[in-house]
Amino acid sequence: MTVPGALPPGLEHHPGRLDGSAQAALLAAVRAVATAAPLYRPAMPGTGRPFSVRMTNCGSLGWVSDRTGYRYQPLHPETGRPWPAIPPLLLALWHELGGYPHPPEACLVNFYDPAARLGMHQDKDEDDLEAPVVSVSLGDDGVFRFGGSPRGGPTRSLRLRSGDVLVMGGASRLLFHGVDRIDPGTSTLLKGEGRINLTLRRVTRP
DNA sequence: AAGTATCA
DNA sequence: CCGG
Repeated sequence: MTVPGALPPGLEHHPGRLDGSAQAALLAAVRAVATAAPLYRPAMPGTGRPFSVRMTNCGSLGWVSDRTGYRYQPLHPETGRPWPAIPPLLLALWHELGGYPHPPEACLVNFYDPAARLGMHQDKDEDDLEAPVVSVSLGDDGVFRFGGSPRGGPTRSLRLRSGDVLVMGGASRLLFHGVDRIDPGTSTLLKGEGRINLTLRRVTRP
C-alpha cells in the first residue's frame, strides 16, 4: 500500500535533493567508478543463485555476496583491485545529511535494469550501526518497500526518483527494505533504461 | 542471508 | 493484477 504520511522515526526522504546538474556530475563520477571497478553479479550465500541487480563499490571497503556469505572487503572480487575512492560529492552529502562525525567507508553501487528487483532485507553487515545509511537514486524511478524490524510486519512503499536521497538512521537503521520494481522511461538521465542506487555506509567502529 | 516461482 |  502506498500511504502518504509520516515516515517512521529515523527514515528521512529528501525528494529532489540533487538537481539536474548535480545528478549529471554524480553520474559521470559513477561511470568512472564502474570503469575502474566493473559491475558484476553477486550470488546468494549457500545456493549461489545470482542476483538480478548488478553491483560494484567505491570506498576503502565494498559489500560483496557470494556462495560463502555476505561481507565487506577491500578488493573487487573479480579484478582483485582496490575499490576506487568515493566521489567528493557523496562525501559532502553524507556529512550534510548523515549527522555522523566520521566518514563513510563503503559506497555500494547497485544497477537495476528494468527487470531487476531486490528482496526485503536489513543492512546489518556493518560493525557500526550507529552511523546511518545514506542512499542516492539516479535514473528511472524505483518502488522502494520498507517495513519494521520484525520481518513479516506491515510494509509501505515509496517512489524514489532521480536525485532523491534517503537516510536510514536511528530507530530506522535496521528497517527491512527492498526494491519491488523499476519503472523504465521515467527518467532521461541515463543513456538507456534502468536505475542506479548509491548506498553509503560506515562499516567499522571509529 | 539481499534468489525465483507460485498460490490463497 | 498486486502485494504479502
